[in-house]
Amino acid sequence: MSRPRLGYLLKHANLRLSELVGAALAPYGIDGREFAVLALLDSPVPMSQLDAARRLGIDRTTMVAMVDALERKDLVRRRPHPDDRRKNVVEPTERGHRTLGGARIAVDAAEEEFLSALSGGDAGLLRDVLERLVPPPAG
Amino acid sequence: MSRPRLGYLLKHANLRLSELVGAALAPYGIDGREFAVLALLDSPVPMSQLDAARRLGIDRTTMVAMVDALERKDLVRRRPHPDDRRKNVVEPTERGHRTLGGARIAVDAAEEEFLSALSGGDAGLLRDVLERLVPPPAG
DNA sequence: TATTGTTATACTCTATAACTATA
DNA sequence: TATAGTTATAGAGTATAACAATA
Repeated sequence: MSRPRLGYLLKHANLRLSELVGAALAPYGIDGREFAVLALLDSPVPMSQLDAARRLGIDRTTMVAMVDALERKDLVRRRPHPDDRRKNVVEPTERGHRTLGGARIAVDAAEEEFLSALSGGDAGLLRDVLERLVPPPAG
Repeated sequence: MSRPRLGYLLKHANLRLSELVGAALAPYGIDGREFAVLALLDSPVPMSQLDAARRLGIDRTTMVAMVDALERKDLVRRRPHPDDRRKNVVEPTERGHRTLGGARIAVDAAEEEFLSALSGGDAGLLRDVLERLVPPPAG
C-alpha cells in the first residue's frame, strides 16, 4: 500500500498525544489547552490576555473563555494592569502554582510515553525539526 | 524563553500544512479532507464507505458526509456491492480521476513547500519518525 | 483613532444515538 | 444478532462582528 500522507501523520500524531496528555492531566482537573495557558501565565513578566493569546497563536476571544475557565477553578486571577487600565494582568493563584507543579510532571511523562517508540536521539531530532517548520510565536 | 511544548509544535505544524494544502487544492474545488478520501478511493480493490472510514481513522457518519460532497461534485460514484447489498462500493468518476491527477501534484508541491526549511534527509527522517509514532490505519 | 477585553453569534469538524436494510 | 449506510442531533473548538472602556 502507499505511504500515508504527511497530513494524516501529523493529524494522528496530534490526536494520540492529545489523548495521552488529556489522560495525564485529568487528575488535575484541567485539559491540555488549559495547561498550556496556565504554564504560559506562570511567567516572571506579567502577561495580558492578548499577550498570552498571541504567544499561543489563538484568538483573544478564545483566550477570554480560557481565562474564565481557569479563574472559575481558582487557578488564575485577573487584576488590572497598573499602567494601562485597558489590560488585565493574568497570573496563577497559589492553587494554580501548586497545580502546575504536578501537571508539568504529568505532561512530561505523557510526552515521554508518546515518544517511547523512538530513541532519545530521534525524539530530540523530531523536536528540532518541528521547531524549524513552525513559525515562532508572535510577541 | 522556554522551548515550545510538543503539542504546540504538532498543532501548528498541522495548521501550516493545512493552509498550504488548502490553497494548493482550491483550484480543484476540493479541500484536504476530500482529497484524502478521493485519493484513497482511487484503489484497485473496491472499497466500501466503512473500509474508507477505517483507513482514514474517521467515523462512518463523517464518511457519509464526505462521500455526499464528492458525489455532488461528480468526483465519486456510489454503486451497490455485488455480493453484499448492505455495502456501497465508492469509486472515482472519470472526472474524479482527472481531478486527482492534478490534485496529487498540487499536494506534493504543497508538502514540499511545507518541508522547504529542511534538508532532504531531515524531511525523510520526519516522515519515518512520524510513522513510528502513529498507529497504522485499521483494515 | 487604535487597542483591550468582552459578548453574542456562527461556523467547522466530529461523534453519539437511533433508524432502515440487509446479512 | 450483527453490520452498513443514513439521519438527526449535539458537542468541541474556533473565529467574526460589534460594543464599552481606555489609551
